[in-house]
Amino acid sequence: MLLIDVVRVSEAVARTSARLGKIGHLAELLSRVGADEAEIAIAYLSGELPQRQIGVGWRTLQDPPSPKLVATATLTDVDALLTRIKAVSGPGSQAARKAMVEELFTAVTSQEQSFLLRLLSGELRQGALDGVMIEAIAKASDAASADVRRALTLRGWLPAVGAAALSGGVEALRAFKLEVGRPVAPMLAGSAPNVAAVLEKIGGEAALEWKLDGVRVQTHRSGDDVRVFTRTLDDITDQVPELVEAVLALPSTDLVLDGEVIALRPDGRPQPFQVTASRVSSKTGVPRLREETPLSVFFFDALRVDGADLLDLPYGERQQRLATAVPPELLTPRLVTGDLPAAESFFAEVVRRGHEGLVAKSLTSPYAAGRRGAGWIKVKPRHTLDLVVLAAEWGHGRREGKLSNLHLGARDPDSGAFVMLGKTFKGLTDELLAWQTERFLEIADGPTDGWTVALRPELVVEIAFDGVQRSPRYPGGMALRFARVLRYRPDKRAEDADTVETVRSLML
DNA sequence: TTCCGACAGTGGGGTCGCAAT
DNA sequence: ATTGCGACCCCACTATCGGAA
Repeated sequence: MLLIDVVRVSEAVARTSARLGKIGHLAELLSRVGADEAEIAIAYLSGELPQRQIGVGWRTLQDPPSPKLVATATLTDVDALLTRIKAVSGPGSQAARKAMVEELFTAVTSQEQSFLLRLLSGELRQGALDGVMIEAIAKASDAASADVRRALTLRGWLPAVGAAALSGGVEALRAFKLEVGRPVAPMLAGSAPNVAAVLEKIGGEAALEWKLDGVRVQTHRSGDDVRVFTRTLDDITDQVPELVEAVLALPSTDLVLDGEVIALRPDGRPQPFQVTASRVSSKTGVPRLREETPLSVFFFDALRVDGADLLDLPYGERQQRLATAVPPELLTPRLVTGDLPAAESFFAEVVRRGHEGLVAKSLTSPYAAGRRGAGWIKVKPRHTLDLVVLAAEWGHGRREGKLSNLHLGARDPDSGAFVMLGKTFKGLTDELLAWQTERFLEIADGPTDGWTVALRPELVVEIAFDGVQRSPRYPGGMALRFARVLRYRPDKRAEDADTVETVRSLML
């Protein structure tokens, strides 16, 4: 199949706003792609590469060369070249990769260049990713989307699932099994604003688990072989020897467990997330690092114990199996209750201990990937500050022509100046975007670099955030984590905004 | 007819590894 | 030694579609 065929379908999908229309376009193409190119087509049309990452980003993609006039490149051609690009390493590799990217772009038309540019930079923006592609695969292979979804949970990679469905139908989908050593797509949690809303969503009794601010780990053991995977299914086994040893010490030799690793201080309180993340992502000097910053692991789910697959069991039963396989000190602390006061005091307790919050889980839900909000719901405490808007950046895509990303500052009472603490674009409605664009242009102050518009520091905005972290980037040495806009405060002047001292007191 | 779950899009800060400077 | 880039860890929120109620 030619690349241009895929490009044309992608453009049709982008032009179609109705989801069923997008699915129709995608399914039509899937029904005519050859078995040898199905994985490539599915990957491209859900915005990813079969090679996953190839070491090419926005910088390497600047200044594309002159295009061809006639489209002749096949999917196989493009895929082979991307595989070669990924394989490059060592000195001179950046130049070599850039040259090969030019080779690729020289071999395609401008229409194809535009598609590849967006695909390689991870911004396809055609309004269809995995969720829509799942439906398209189901339609093209005459299977139920639930079967596709379940196969994706077990296999972890949609193009492989789709290719199997297109050639083997429902039977091929049902043949996917949990395989020890190959990661499954992790189950994710939705969120709720408070404990009462969480209990209401779950409806009745729920298991409340501590939400630890660490790194998600899926751990597989087969005999003496242990593999550890992250949320995006990357293998980090070599970076977490403590976890490997802990799992090897368990009596069961056939396990798949879900949990969290976190660096704790000697007193048991959690280290800042930055410390855990740094430890987990460091590949060199691990023996020394584990002396300085040991990792603890807490498991909260069991997908397989002693040869039995547990994904379809209700959460409550999986918990019982987990408790037989893992000693209590490796289990995530939890409370099962339907009582609001009890749940709220449990929440207060976990926050007092310095942890992130709670995850509430339905006792009856099976383990299912990618369905945020169904069986698992998280809740965290919320902080707010009144900050001053110092500047704003022009938005992209559907925010084109709107001032979107806000630069936020706190007041320094000594100098009267404002200290930048980070940016946010979250929480804005279309109405608010339109309003603030107009308002910002009225108070624009001084030159802009074409991207950022500096503002007179007059507008006060109420910002919610999860915490204050140390920052090497901002002048105050601190930044807000997960800042989002709640509302503007027209009743407040810049002199009424919160101060850097207030922010600093929250960093502990 | 209204409500709500699922999805895609729009980006945030921090850190590491590697290559280039 | 420092800087730039790519990748990935954590993530919140809104708009929209379309099926459920």
